Amino acid sequence: MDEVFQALSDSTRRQMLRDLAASDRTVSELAAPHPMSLAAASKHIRVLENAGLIRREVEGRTHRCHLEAGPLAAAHDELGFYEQFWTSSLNTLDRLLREEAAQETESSRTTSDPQPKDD
Amino acid sequence: MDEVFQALSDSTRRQMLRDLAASDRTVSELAAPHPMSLAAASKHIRVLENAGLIRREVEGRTHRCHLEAGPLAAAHDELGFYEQFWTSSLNTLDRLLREEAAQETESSRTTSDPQPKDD
DNA sequence: AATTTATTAAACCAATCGGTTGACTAATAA
DNA sequence: TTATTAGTCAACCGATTGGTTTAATAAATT
Repeated sequence: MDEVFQALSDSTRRQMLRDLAASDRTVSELAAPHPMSLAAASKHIRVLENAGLIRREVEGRTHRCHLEAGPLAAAHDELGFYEQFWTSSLNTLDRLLREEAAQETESSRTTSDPQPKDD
Repeated sequence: MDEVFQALSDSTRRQMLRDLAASDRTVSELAAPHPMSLAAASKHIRVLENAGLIRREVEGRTHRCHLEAGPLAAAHDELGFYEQFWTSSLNTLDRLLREEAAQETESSRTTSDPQPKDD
């Protein structure tokens, strides 16, 4: 997971993923839009590959790259955990407290007492 | 966005966000579970703050940290773009081609996307 | 007033990052 | 055969990262 988010933290690499979403691309094709050496782009692609975000098929002297969505799904899912915090800002506190109460498995930490807001 | 994914790329920081999802925490409370100096944890918290993922309220000598979900929503949304690639592997190519064709007009960005679920 | 507590600041370190250049390999084209 | 093309490798560079330790600051406690 570290590697996935790390790979996503560079806009060059995110652009490459976007391009791959449109269609498979060779290394040169992926590199073309970016103002850097081919070697630098090649390293970016390697980072994406090591994170499992792309797969590579060697065809003769060209390498055809293909988007691999699994890790993206995992990352998406991990962020989905926080969905409660951006859907309905006012509802959030209420929902959280209820879920926390329902999940009364480990409450050894100093959880602040839910104080009734009389607004 | 770079900063957000960069912040998310460290498991210590992801754990801190998880903790903050349960409740607001002070710097010491956030640092406690992690086998490192308080100064190191403090730097992690700074990274999260700079990425806009947490807000800090200074109360006397303690700093109370609060989860800020906006950037998480943005990241979630960005990854959501690739949802087509992990939902129904065989259907993907077909759907992509159709959506690409439909987007050729680019007239309205309505969120209505009724997909006939034939599983 | 003196001390403890919560936190940051500063200097340092080894490792990694994102980029460069130049040499190299292997497949294709002339 | 000889270039040309596609791509990687290796060495190097400056900046950043994630950690350390030792102060420093400011608030709370005694």
